[in-house]
Amino acid sequence: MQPRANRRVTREEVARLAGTSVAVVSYVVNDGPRPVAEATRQRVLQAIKDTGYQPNGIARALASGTTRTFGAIVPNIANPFVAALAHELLQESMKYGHVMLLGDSGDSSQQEREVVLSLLNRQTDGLIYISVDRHPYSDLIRQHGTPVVMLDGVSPAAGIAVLRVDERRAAKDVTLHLLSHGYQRVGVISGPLSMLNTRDRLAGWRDAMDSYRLPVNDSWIVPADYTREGGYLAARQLLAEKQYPDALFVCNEPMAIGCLRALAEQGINVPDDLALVCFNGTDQAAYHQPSLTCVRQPIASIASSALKILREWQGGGGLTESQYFLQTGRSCGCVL
Amino acid sequence: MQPRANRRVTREEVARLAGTSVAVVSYVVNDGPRPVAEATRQRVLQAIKDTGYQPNGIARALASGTTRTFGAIVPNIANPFVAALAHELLQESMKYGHVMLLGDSGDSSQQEREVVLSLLNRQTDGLIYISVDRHPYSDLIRQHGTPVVMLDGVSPAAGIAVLRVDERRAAKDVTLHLLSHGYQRVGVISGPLSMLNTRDRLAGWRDAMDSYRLPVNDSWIVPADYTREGGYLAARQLLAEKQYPDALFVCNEPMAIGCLRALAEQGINVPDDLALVCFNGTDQAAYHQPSLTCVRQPIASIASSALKILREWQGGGGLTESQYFLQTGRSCGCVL
DNA sequence: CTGAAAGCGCTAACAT
DNA sequence: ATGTTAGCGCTTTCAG
Repeated sequence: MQPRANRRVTREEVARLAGTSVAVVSYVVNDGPRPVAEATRQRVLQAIKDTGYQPNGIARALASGTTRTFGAIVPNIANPFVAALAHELLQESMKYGHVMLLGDSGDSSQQEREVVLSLLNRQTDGLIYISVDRHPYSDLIRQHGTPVVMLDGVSPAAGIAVLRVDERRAAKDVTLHLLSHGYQRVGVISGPLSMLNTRDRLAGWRDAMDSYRLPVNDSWIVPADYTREGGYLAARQLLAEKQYPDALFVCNEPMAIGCLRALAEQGINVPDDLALVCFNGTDQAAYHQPSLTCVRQPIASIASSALKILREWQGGGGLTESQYFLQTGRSCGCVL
Repeated sequence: MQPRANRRVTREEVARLAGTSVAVVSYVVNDGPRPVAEATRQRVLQAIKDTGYQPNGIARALASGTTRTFGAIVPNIANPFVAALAHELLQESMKYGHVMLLGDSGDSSQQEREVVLSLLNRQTDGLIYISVDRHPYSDLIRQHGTPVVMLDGVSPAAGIAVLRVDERRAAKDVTLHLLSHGYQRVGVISGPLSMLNTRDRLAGWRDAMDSYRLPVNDSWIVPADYTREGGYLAARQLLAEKQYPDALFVCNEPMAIGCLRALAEQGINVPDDLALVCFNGTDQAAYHQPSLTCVRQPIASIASSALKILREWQGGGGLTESQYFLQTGRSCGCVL
């Protein structure tokens, strides 16, 4: 099959024009592994310019065994937190001359499988992997031998590195912040109960309630699906209770935003009538009415750590914890 | 260089185990181009299962001339409109077994150049290209011969396909909507004046004002940088005028969001004190207070059209216009 | 229906 | 310092 209509210029043509061999052209292009006389180098560079030669990365990848390409598998790039992280990953990859294949699972575990297989056979130099649920396809990846960093709550295993924040502690901290304002009936809008990170975040909320010796009311835990719409519906459901909470811990930002809308529609003032904090906020948090108090992950440093692990891959499977921080807005009752 | 520690299984091993030749293995794996006897096929399939063979996509790409990979070059994946579009592009690519290299220019034209070169030498089967400004590197792409669809306001050229909405008309329509509510002093928060789409959107706003025979006040055009922060600052600047507009056309959604924040801080009610519409809204538009009236682009159909153009590439350079639609929220004064 | 073999464009070891 | 050449793993033509 002809990939393209117009003939591509190859190394051979450059070599002929420069009156040298293809090896020397390689040495010039790659600045190694052997030295080249300055005069020759100049002739080669000129020939490259004249012919408009551009190296074929695929051929180089086949011969060298490295594609200079990473892969990222994410649940859905349209999620602002994921998009912000992807942005950092892309910026960071480029610093080392790598590009990134982005695999979007469309929030479906089945589709995630296809994405994983697809990226594996593209021979990426490494994978960043955020699974949609707690059944990641890590075995497929390990079997293939591609280095991988999971940014998930899963436990590390042989051949799988994990980089994450301690979500349980983070959830506890942000709930404690709420409690420090004097709220006592703190409900939760959580993600799907089947997901690992939902469990961690719920556990953190419980830890906080326990440390204040406050009772937890199970009807105040409303599971939703991590979307704005889900948060909206969950909030409406909660408001239908005869006695609803005076504060909420919402397990991600999109749901908090949906929640805010439901509350506004019912004329419930945040934070006066109902305070609210959320997990995994983004830059958007400061731009809502009221601004959202949230747990934030240091996405830039996560991105650079993750890629560093891939670059220096030792076949390893360590666990790296990254820091988180609280960003206060007005939604929790703080006066700014 | 050794790409990986553990030995990979190749076609040859499969062939040996199945007692046949590598060509037949190929025929089985690719389901062509030559037929294979059923008995042989079964033996090969079994051998593949036994060895855990996974084809090497790079070698296949080199031999076949097609990488089954597209590339997308975007200004910044963290922009919600871009992220939503990328999501659709990724979903659509996958339908045809393609993956996508994502190039993020980081809103920098210089970095965009590197990204373009990087994706070009990876031999993608085609590129989707949104340039950060009006100086796209289309020449580099055309010279390389890679099919490309630009989702921009640029004019089509030989070897470059363009897919876009008529931004001028869209801007006019949404401004007319504002005017239909009776506002007369409509200001603009625009993008950088150097950008092509800024000009189109401004022209549309002028068209609308003209058709109502309303005067336009140049101090009501505040250029910003298409970010939330930029919109925030622009709004504050506008409010400092002695007599400011009674309505605003904001040239993208992030700026409208920044604007909303500035107005809320000043206690200015939207839409009662100042109405507002924006360009390129996303699903988020409905979740702000008040919900945003905006021009929306049909991202799913844009994604599928763009990829269709790449798949059926004829070396062509056509212009395809895609429809837009207005989504009404409360920010313009509509009562919902 | 199946096998042998010539590439795809490049890297890098081995010669010189 | 430079040239020669054997692969990298696969596709596909050309012969059986």
